[in-house]
Amino acid sequence: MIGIKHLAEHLNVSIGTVSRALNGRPDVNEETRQRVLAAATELGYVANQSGRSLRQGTTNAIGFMIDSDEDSAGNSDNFFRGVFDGVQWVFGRHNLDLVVLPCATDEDPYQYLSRMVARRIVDAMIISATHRKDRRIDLLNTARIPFIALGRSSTTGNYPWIDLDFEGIASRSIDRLVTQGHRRIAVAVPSTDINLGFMFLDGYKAGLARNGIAFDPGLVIRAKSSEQGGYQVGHDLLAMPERPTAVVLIYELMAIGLYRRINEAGLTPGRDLAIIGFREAPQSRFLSPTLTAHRVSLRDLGVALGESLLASMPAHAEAYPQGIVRKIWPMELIPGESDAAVVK
Amino acid sequence: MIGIKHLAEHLNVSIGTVSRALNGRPDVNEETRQRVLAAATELGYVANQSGRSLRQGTTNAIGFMIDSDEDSAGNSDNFFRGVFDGVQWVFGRHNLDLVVLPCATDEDPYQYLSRMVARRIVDAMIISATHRKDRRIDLLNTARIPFIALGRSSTTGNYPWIDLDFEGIASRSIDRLVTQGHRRIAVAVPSTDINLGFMFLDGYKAGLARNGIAFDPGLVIRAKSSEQGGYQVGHDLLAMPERPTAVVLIYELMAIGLYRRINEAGLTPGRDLAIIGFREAPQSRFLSPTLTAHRVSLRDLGVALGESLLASMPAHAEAYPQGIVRKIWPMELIPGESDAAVVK
DNA sequence: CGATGTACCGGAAACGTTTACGAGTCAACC
DNA sequence: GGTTGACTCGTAAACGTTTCCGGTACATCG
Repeated sequence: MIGIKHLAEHLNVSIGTVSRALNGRPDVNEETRQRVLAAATELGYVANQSGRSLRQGTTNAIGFMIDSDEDSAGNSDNFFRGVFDGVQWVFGRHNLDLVVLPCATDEDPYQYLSRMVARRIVDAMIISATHRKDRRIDLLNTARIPFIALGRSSTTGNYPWIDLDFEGIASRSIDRLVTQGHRRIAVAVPSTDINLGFMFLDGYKAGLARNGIAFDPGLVIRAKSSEQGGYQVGHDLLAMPERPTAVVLIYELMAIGLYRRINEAGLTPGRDLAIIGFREAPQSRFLSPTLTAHRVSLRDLGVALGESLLASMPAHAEAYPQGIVRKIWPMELIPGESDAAVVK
Repeated sequence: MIGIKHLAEHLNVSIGTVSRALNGRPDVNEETRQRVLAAATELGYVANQSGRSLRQGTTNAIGFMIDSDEDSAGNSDNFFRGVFDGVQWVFGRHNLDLVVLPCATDEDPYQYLSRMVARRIVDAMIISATHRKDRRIDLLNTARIPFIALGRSSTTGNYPWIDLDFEGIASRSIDRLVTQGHRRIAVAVPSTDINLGFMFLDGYKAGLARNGIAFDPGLVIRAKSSEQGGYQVGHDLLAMPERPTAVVLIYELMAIGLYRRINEAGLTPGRDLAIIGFREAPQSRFLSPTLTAHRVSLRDLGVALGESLLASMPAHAEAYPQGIVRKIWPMELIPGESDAAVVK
């Protein structure tokens, strides 16, 4: 492997000069800089990351921790795929690399993160699937690792986050359903302490209150954020003495299982039960009925995440003078056929 | 941040001794080793990865490159999530960390990989979504980076790979459909040069030949591996002069779009058209009709990938004396309702 | 008692890079 | 012509770790 030393003796200059030339330092003759650059590409020189990291205490890599938690919003891979894309677009122009750190199912997320942080393998972190109380935030704060959370938590402390508008979506879904004539509306939320469940439930309650409907705890269905969970939701709905006419789902893929269960009961989703999903996924408009859900540009979300993270990194903050970002990301309702029903 | 130096002066021993104690070298007194270990955990010492990497030329990290290619087998849903889990299980007991490297949509996979390799950020690589001709294999071979491919390619060269049994599944699907009375069977494959498409098509042809059915190029439908692509498949099927009675899909989520299109035509999937999907995904048994598809333990696949990779790494090969692995991973057919139809 | 061996440990070099410092050259200026 | 400053560049230290080499202490053996 070719290092800076080979480059230096190949050009008959010192390694210091080579380094300065490559790093765009001003105190190097423009002509020699060109010679160095030419030789570097010719010989295929790429700086050894370990040496550089050791010297300047920075790795030029940024970690994105993803959970194996079934209840995290974008459990499906292509949620994060879109977000990564936006993040990488930002990082690309700062010579930063994105490395994704998936926490294994059999490992505690906190333990995993502290291992990764201690190894100093990344300069900063993006964490997702935040919990109601998330010790990872304290960990990163005390370790003084710049980070941003995709998702809020109730942990007090000054930390940057961007979160989808779970609250707003739940409450506006209620508005919409009430307009369509529904009064008895159920909601499906996770049973774990993942924070988005609380946000969604809060929004649900706010929506009910705004429309003068009393909150009924019996209409809150705890289920896994999966197709299986959706099936379970259908089961619970059908078993209710006074069946709700509508349900709001916290995770779009639940609709598949829910549709199935409703169909099995001889009923038709969208007609006998109005359904609003959370995020518009690729399959939303190919289900029957098509799913009413909310659109979000994952790439834009990723861009915002990346830029907001850089804003809190000393080395890049000057380019992004936006301070500590705390932002609720808006989503746009895309009407489908699943909630077109008006009760009797 | 606490380094080995602090540890040494805190214990009044040399840094060499501390290092030897921590790394389990034999030439250190057992009592001092215990003292060192105790102090290390007490002070929360974790070796700086950059320093270690620089010295011994190894990063203890292994990269898993994933494409943003829509046609790669498990593009959406949690295909990779399961595989990661198995890989991490193997790596965990060798103090290796898995880092996932997602190639952005706007970057060429080859360029991306060479950047990652040159930065020496990982010791070995797992690549996926192999193409018919995949230059990445040559790149890794000449760079002498240990690697394994999840997926084959036609590139000659001695390299380890594990691939799902695309060929076998396609051909056995034909067997099954023929047994059910079908003779006119279509197939959906990607239009890109991703290798699994070729394998699947080969299997399709082999299955037809084995059952004495002439291959009709008009029954090969090129479509994106997505719900949208599945809808397109349905469209193409319905437009055919002599409509096939069955179709084999290379990607399970296509079923959702296909179902929709068939329903729109007033027909019923599973009755008017037999459908066999590729992999059994979480939603397979919640679709209506449930999807006949093939089961694979993603975790086991990940374990095999991890172990086979270690087998080709000099530092770990002795523990996994299995040589260069080339393995077609078997999958088991799980009958659903989507192919129960027997023609008129 | 000298020689040999063993167990343990300290010293120092090395990995590849960045960067502070100083030194050299040369033109401009008083 | 000496002084000053700007422009380049070489030298060397430093980052944190591993590991080779040698050295001490002590026991064993002939």
